[in-house]
Amino acid sequence: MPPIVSKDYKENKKKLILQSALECFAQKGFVATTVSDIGKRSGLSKGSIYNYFDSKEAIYFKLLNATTERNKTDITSNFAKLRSSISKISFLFDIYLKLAPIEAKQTETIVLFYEFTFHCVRSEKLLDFMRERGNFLLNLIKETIEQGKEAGEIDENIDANLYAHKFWMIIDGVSLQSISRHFHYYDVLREMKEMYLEEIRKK
Amino acid sequence: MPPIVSKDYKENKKKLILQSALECFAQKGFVATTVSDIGKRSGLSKGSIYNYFDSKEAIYFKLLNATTERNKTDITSNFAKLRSSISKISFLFDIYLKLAPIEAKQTETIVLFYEFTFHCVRSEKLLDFMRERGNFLLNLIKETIEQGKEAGEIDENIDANLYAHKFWMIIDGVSLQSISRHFHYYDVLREMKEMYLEEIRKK
Amino acid sequence: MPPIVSKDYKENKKKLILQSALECFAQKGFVATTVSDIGKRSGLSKGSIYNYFDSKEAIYFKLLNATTERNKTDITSNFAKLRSSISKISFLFDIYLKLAPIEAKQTETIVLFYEFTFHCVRSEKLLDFMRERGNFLLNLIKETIEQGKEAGEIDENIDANLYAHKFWMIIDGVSLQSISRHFHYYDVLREMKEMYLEEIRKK
Amino acid sequence: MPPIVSKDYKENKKKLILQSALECFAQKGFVATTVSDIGKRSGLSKGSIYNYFDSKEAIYFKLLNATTERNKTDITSNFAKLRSSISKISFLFDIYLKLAPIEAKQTETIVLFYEFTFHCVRSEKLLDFMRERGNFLLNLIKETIEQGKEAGEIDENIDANLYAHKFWMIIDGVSLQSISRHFHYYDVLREMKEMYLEEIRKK
DNA sequence: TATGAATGAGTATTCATTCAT
DNA sequence: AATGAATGAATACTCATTCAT
Repeated sequence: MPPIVSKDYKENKKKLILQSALECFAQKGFVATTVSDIGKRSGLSKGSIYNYFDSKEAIYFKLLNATTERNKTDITSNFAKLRSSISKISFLFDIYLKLAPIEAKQTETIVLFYEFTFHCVRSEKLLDFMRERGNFLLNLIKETIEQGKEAGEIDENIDANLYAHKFWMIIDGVSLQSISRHFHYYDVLREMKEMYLEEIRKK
Repeated sequence: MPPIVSKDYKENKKKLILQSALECFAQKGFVATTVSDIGKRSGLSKGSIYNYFDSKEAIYFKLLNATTERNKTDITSNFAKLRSSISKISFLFDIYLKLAPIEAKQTETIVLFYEFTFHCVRSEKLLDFMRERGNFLLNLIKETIEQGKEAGEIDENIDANLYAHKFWMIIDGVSLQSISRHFHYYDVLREMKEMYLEEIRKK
Repeated sequence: MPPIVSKDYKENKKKLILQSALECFAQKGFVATTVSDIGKRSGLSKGSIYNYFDSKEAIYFKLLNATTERNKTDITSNFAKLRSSISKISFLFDIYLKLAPIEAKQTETIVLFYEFTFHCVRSEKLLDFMRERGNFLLNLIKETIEQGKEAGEIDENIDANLYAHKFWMIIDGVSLQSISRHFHYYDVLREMKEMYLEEIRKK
Repeated sequence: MPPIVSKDYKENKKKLILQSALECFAQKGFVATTVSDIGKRSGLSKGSIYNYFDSKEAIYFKLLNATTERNKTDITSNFAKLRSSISKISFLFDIYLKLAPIEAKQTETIVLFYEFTFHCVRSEKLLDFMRERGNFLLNLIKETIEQGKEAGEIDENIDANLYAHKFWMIIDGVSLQSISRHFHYYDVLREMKEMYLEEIRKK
């Protein structure tokens, strides 16, 4: 006899748990969130959570890892559609511009994301995962800049590595600012974007 | 009855505990650090810690608050000695340039600092403290820029508020980058400093 | 409505579950074995197990009880075929000689059996069952010895009760030895058998 | 400042906990006994137990290991005082004769002891401990018999190894019998002792 | 009948905090 | 002031059992 519930059913429950966990983690942080909390929010019992995930940390990891993967895929597929290097970098800026934290919820998600980063920094096991993700994103820009230089779009004097770091510095800087201060996230980031593109553009 | 030990004695013990706690927190994070850990590192017993601080969180707060206060005082007194606005802002950049995380230890301290920020974001009680601190630092630059504009040092078209945010965005961005990626903290920050000063300087 | 499946079908499933449970219990012990374990080994689902047995303990009990019953029947029917008391007792020894634990599996079964004994000792409910079983086996020998004495096969000075106890003491002793020590189970038991028979035989 | 409580105080608490644990384990078995149970019986809180022992299993192990060690020492020192091999073996029998389980309590302790044996059989970690203990006790008799043979006390045809096994088989057999059946532990064991000594004695 | 998702009681263990000495 | 033993609340995780499908 085939399984009593469909694959979809299980998949949806998993998603439900992940979504609930995301909300809990965002609101209270990973440590302060209990498995019961996640259960309550998803309308399940504590025990049921363990039918879908091995541990609280597994949920945390799946959650952030899935987001990362989704982002990677998104970016890769969109990059494929774009021709010029400048437009690719512009596109990346736009992703973060759209995230402008107008609501508390989004701030919470940003906090959650950075907390996960720190969590990884302190975990032997997760450090590699973190590094790999970091390198992927860094190389993405580095290579785009290199291509732009070859294509004559981007100034030859630009240090691809340095400007790749600068890009993420801007994103991190703006994100963090938006947490702790009343901050014109959107305006500042847009301005930073223009400045950045102006700098690298071939004169 | 006079106090059995001098005020200095207590003051020194407090400092010792704070220093030990800083090391523990930096290494393992706030949650993973036990009061016993702090005790062991400071050569005191678990119980004694409570003669000097009300709770583990009180130590955490005092620690970060003290650092903040020290910074505030430092900056204020140094600002008083400096005449030009540009040199004041340059001085602020230099503070962070000197923090270049050449050792793991400094990275840990940066992580600790941001974790504390997130901790505050989730605490009704500590949020105000966080905001006040943020505003102080923000205004510091805003006012300095305003003064520079009046003094004819800084371009009149510069939006003081925006550039104040930009300053801290740079600092946050560079700090975070230095945690998760191999990163030329010093080089990037110096470059950012020059770029920033160039932008605001009256042409 | 007639039963959907035949009685045989159910009977066979029950046997399958019991056999699987025996293997699991022997390998991991009663407590460490989960109902899922039994399910997996028997190719059934956790839930199905409960269609055949009321609880994990019921399986445990049925398992050991069935073994006991089977033994009882076996012994009784074989005793009926044997004429002399000596040959009956010899036959009993042979049963255990055949169990010589040449493989780890048999050791596991022995452990399981004693664990069950201890389990019963601690259960008000099961204690009687244990006692009854003990008495049956004890009386079996006691009566055989009495008959042997009457028939002139066995020495009249032999205390039937004492020697019944001695018989089981030998079996228990040899079995336990075989668990915890490298032990010549077969050789020792054969020697013990000969010694025992020699002692009781009429001179 | 020296520790606030004397070494004796701690030592006594440890003993208290061990004694309480022994009673709990004997009554309910290792698995069914909760750490709270041990706490309640010793008048301590659950948490305090962990000030003295690392885990429930550590208590279990310490308890049985300590008994084993005490026995080893006892036996060794007494053996040193005894001249003849026969008297040594007689002494060993007497130890177990004195343990005659006249009370339920003693039966419980026997059960506990064997449960621990089984516990060890299923634990990679504890198996060696068990084996070592087994070998010590086995060799004790083996060597004593060898010495007796050399001294002309014990029959030269006696297989030392076999009779060492036989000795422990008797002890195990009698002990186990005493658990599950109304049993003349004392009488049977005394009889077994005499028979055993008679067999090995030089004619 | 068969399934396995859902449940929730139960347990070992940790740790901030208190307090007697 | 210093100590560390005592406390007990808190929490992740397990698993026998139930029940809707």
